[in-house]
This record gives sequence, structure tokens and C-alpha cells, in this order.
Amino acid sequence: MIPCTICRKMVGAMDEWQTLNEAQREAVSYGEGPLLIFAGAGSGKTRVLTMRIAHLISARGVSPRRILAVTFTNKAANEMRERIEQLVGSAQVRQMWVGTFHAICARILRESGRPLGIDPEFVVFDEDDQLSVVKEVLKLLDIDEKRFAPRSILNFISRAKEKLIPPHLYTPVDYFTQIVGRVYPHYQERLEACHALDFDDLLMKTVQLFEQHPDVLERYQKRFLYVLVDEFQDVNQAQYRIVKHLSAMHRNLCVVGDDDQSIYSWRGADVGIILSFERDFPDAHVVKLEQNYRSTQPILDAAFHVVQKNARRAPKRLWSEKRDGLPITVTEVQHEREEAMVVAQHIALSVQQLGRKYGDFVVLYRTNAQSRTFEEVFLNYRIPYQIVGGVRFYQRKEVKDVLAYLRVIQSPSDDVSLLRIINVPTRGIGLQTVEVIRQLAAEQGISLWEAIEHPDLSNRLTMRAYSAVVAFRDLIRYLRTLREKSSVTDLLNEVLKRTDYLQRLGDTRDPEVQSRVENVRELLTATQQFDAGPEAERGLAGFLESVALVADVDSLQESSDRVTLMTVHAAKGLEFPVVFLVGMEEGLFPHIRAINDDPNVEEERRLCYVAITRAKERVHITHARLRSVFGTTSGMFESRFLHDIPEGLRLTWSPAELAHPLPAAQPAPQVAPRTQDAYRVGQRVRHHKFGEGVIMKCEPQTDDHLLTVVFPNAGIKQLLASIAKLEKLS
DNA sequence: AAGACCGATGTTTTT
DNA sequence: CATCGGTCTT
Repeated sequence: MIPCTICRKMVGAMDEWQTLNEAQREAVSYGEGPLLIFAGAGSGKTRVLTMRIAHLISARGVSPRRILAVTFTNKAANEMRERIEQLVGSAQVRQMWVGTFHAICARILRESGRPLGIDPEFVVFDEDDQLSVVKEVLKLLDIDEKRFAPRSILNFISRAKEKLIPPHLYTPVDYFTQIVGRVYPHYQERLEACHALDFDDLLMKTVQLFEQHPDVLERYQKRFLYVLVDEFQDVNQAQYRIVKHLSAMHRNLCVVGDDDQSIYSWRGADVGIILSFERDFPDAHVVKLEQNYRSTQPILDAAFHVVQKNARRAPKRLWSEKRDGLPITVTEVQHEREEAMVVAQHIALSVQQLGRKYGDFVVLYRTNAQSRTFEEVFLNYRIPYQIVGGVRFYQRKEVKDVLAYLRVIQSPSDDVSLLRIINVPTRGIGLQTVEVIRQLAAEQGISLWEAIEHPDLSNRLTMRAYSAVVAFRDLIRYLRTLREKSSVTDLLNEVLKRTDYLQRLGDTRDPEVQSRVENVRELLTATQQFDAGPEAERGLAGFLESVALVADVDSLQESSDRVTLMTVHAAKGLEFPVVFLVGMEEGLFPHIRAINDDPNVEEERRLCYVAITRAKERVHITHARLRSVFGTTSGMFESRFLHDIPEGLRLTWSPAELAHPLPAAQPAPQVAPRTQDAYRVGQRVRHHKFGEGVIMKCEPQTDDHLLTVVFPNAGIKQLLASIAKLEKLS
């Protein structure tokens, strides 16, 4: 294909164009109508998407304000914006809508949600808030939360919303869903009373808005001449409806995705949507990007053999120009501690002897709980690491507390946030008092805040309790007066000052308290950044929204040279030279909750595919014979997925071989001589000064052995066996 | 009303 | 095993 003359107009884009392959060029320059791009792992998807947008703007003369680009994470959205800026300039990109489904829906609902009775100042409830609402409703209905877990009730409600089923249309199918059916309407009422929308509401209400108010829909349809959706395999029914509606007028809907990387079905994502896109849009043009620029061919082949077993997938196969590569290694260890140690030793030696950087490595696991052993061991070995995921920053207690103040300041009708802070730090408003306030609110049909301000309240409380409430009331009133004129940072500082929050966290010598203080300070950095940024004029409301819609992957630091630890889910879209895929055992990966059910196993398979395709050069897989799952240790078998990797692509290594990496030029590791050796690789030893360590290398010398030993507390040392008096440990 | 203590209980993945 | 929730004590 020849670059069309208009492409030449793209400033600085010509070089980029030259580097595209045939399929990529087709995807970038394809004109009007529905377009489906199957973009395999590492196939240059983001480049194609950004260049397509740049092409629309500078070659086809489409105004940026008429383009809508939807991504799945904020990180992806920011990245896309930046890269388009580089191609066409920042002034242009300013007016373009780029964001996650949730962010875009929030924007639409704030702009145009009034016909549905949505307060433009609504707050977004996260899972924590949702759970407290469910619990409250359970209490109200006198349902035992031991028997009906709030979390799974919430899950069912969420599923219903994803399928756009409102409370009055919810049909129970068994005893449990009957309970759900009773909770759901009350849940929704409580949200409305708080002027709150949960994550699913953002989507569901947007669909309702479009379907019940065609005039509103038409405005957006007219505006968005081009709609582009990234990660289309992870779209749920509600999201699909939204993009179909938005693009219905101009029919320029471009979706990019990879069915093999669909890993969010438990959250409502439906692989069927991308697989049947061609049925929904018979005139859709389909482009497949199958050239991979990331991995070596053996890695791609191994991944292919794992995912190929799936019944529901579009046929395709990735290939790479990097024909040569080393096989995947598979190592069996005794238990999770050895697993972590062997990985740690491998990394330590690779950095020390092979010139690797810590940042070259990632450890991928199925469940967050697995990170713990690695954290402990890495700490021991002095290996710098960063964990992505786990307890997310904005979900930490102290951060949520402080944010709850800001939320109450922003919208006092938010009962959930108000309850969170009414007695935090403790100020003499106990359960009894809160109950009286609730009662009054229920009787009058008003919010808790209005009840606090209600003249009748003083009659119902003791003098002591009432004055405590008045003090709280005046505090919030005072803080609210600052709302308009202060920056978010000043406001937050005032909250901290007036509540004495940090001091009341406890003894600052307690490391637990220190980390909490640090987290609050971290939040202050976030507000400062916000105040200095382009969104600053949106004030407190803008800040709260940006906070509600961030995920943890968004905060991954690529610049610092550290090993990354994260779940496979969190790794999607990322790449690393060396991948450790750990805990490859039946019941863990595939997860026990998935092994009885075909569609679930297919998803685990895709998850495994995603994990392997993160690697540029090497994949090391480990599995343990024994693993303790909270307290009890059980015997494990290697994952079925390992059997799907053909012999030629896979190499079985011993723990010592994995712990002791050799230059990449040597495919098979050479095992240190064992015969008549007092020392062998993998032997645990104790040194009088360096403490405990593990022998990594054992080189015969004349009448002696040169040992390379890793000491967790002293680093890597080279010692002569005859001189260093090493004590052997079992 | 607040804080300490104890016992039970549940752990996939998260925008 | 670690957090959560509930109960008991001050």
C-alpha cells in the first residue's frame, strides 16, 4: 500500500508510517464504516490506534472534538493522548474525548443526566461504599449477613446492572436471588438518596439516558463522527450498547481487541461480543495484526499451544521476526518459599553477573496472596521490588477517611461518607447517638446531614451527645465555607488540622502508624498535582471524580529500576524482558473455582496466554509440590497448561539450575561437578560472618573449589572452600 | 463512649 | 494467618 497523499501532510508522521507493516497500514488508513481490528499481543496495537486517530485529524481533516476514543484504564487513556499529541500537537488533542468507559459516562451524565433526575454533582461510590450500603439494607430487612454474604449479593446486583436489569424487572430464580431481589430496590434507593452512582450505574444510566431521551442521544451522535474502542474483548453488554448508540448515526465504529486476551468475564465482559461483531455489522472490515514485535518465536509458539485448545476463539497465530530464542523453562520446587528464593537468586545473579537490570524482571502470579512470600524473600535478599495491586491506595482506611471528609464537604447528602467520618477521629458521637440521628432522618425522609441540622434533634439527645453533634456540624459547616475559595490541597490541610487526624492516628513510633501518615501525605501530593494540573478549575468535584476512577495499574512506575510483582490480570498490556510465571499448579492456576466449568477454564487458559506473551526474551515457569494456603499445607500437581506446551519448546530445570542463570548464549545450563565434591550447587551453608547462604556456583581449582555464595544478609560472595569455613546446613 | 481483647471466619481476578 | 466483627472492661 502506498501512503496516500494526505498522509504526507502528517507532520513527523511519515517516518512512523514507513515502519508500519501492511496490515497495520490498512488499519490506520481504512476509511468509513465499521472496522474490526484483531490485534494480537505485542502487535503494535497502541501505535495503530494512535496513528489512526492522528491520520483522521491531520489527513482527513476531522476535528478532534468529533472523535471519541474509549480505553479500559486511565493509563491507556493518558498514553494515547500523549502519543497523539506527539503526532499532531497538543492544541488539537485538547478537545478530543479520550477516557475510560466510566470516565466518559460520568462526563455525559454530569452534562446531560438531568432528564433522568441525576444530580450533576453526584458522587461515585466505590466497592467499599457499595458494601456499606448493602450491609445497611440487610440490617433494615433483618437479613443475616452471615448467611447471605454482602459481597456476593453485591455481585448479583452488579451483574443485573451490567445486563441493564433495573430493580423492578429483576426476576429471582432461586432462594438466594430472591434475597437479592429484595435487597436490590432498597440498595438503589439508598444510592439515590445519597446522590450517588456506583460503577455500574455510570454505564446503565447512560444507556437509559440514550434510550429514554433520543434528543440527548442525537446530540452526542451528531457530535461523534468517529468512535474508537480499545480492548474491545473486555466490553460488557452495557458498554457495547453505549458505543453502538453513539456510533449509530455515522457508523464509523472502530473496535480493537484480541479475544485470546479476554480475562474479565467475571466482571461482565463478554468475549462473544467481539466474536460476533461481524454478525452485528455484516459490512465490517476486518484486519488481523498477527506480526508480533515483542517476543521471540518460541515464546509465541508456547503461548499459542496453550490458548489454541479453546473452542471459542477466532483463528489466528502470531509470528515474530525474532526466530531464535530460548525455550521456556519449567522448574519444580518443594514449596513456595523455595520458589521465591530461587527466583530471588536468579535475579540477584543475573544483575550481578549478566548485566541485567532489576527492572527487566517481572514475577506474575494468579492471586495477590502469593505476593507475600516474594516480598519477604526479596526483602531478605535486598532485591528492590514494587508491588502492583493488593490493597489499592485509594482503598486504604486512612485515605478513605480523609477523602470521606472531602466528599461530605462536596455533597453533604452522601450518607455513607458521613457515617464513615461522623466519629472519626472519635469525638463522642457513639452508636446510640448515630441511631437517633438515623431515626430522625428516616422519619422526615431527609439525609443524615439534614437531620443533624434539624431543630428537633436537640430534644432527642442528652446535652452531652448533642453538643458533640453540634461541634461536628459546625466543623463541616466551616469546612464547606472554604470549598469555593480554597484549592483542594488547602481544604485537605484544613481538614487534617481541624480534626487533628494525623496526631490521633496513634504513636508515631509504630511503623503501622507511620505508613498511614505517609499515605495521607501521599494523598496531599496527589491534591497538589491536581491543583497544578489542567483539571484544577473543576475544583473539589473534579478531584473526587479523578480519584474515584483510578486503578492501581495506573500508578506503575516504569522508570525506577525494580523488579515488578503483580497478578497476571494487572500485567495485561505490559511487557518485560524476563517473566517468572509462578505457582503453575492445578487449583491455583487454573484456579480451583474455575476448574469445573469449561468457559472458566477457557478464561484461565487465556490468562496463561496473557502471562506468557508478556515476555520479550525469557519465560521461567515454576510450580511447587507443597503450598500452604492460609495455614494448611497441601500437595499440588503441576498445571494442566504445562502439558499443552510441546516438549521442544520447554525445558525442565532443577531449582539450582534456575537459581544459577548462565549467559543467554548457552542454552543448556552446565551443572557444577558433583562427584566427590563436598559442596554442590544449591547447598545451604552458614558463614561465621555473612550468615546463612546458598551456593550458586562451584568451580574446581587446583586442590580447591571456588564457591559463589549468595547471602541474603551480605550479598553475593566468592569464597575458596579451603579458606572459608562453611558449615553445611540440611 | 472508647478501647482492649478474643474468637470466629473467610480469602480470584478489579474498571 | 490476619483481618474483621463482636464482646467485655474501663
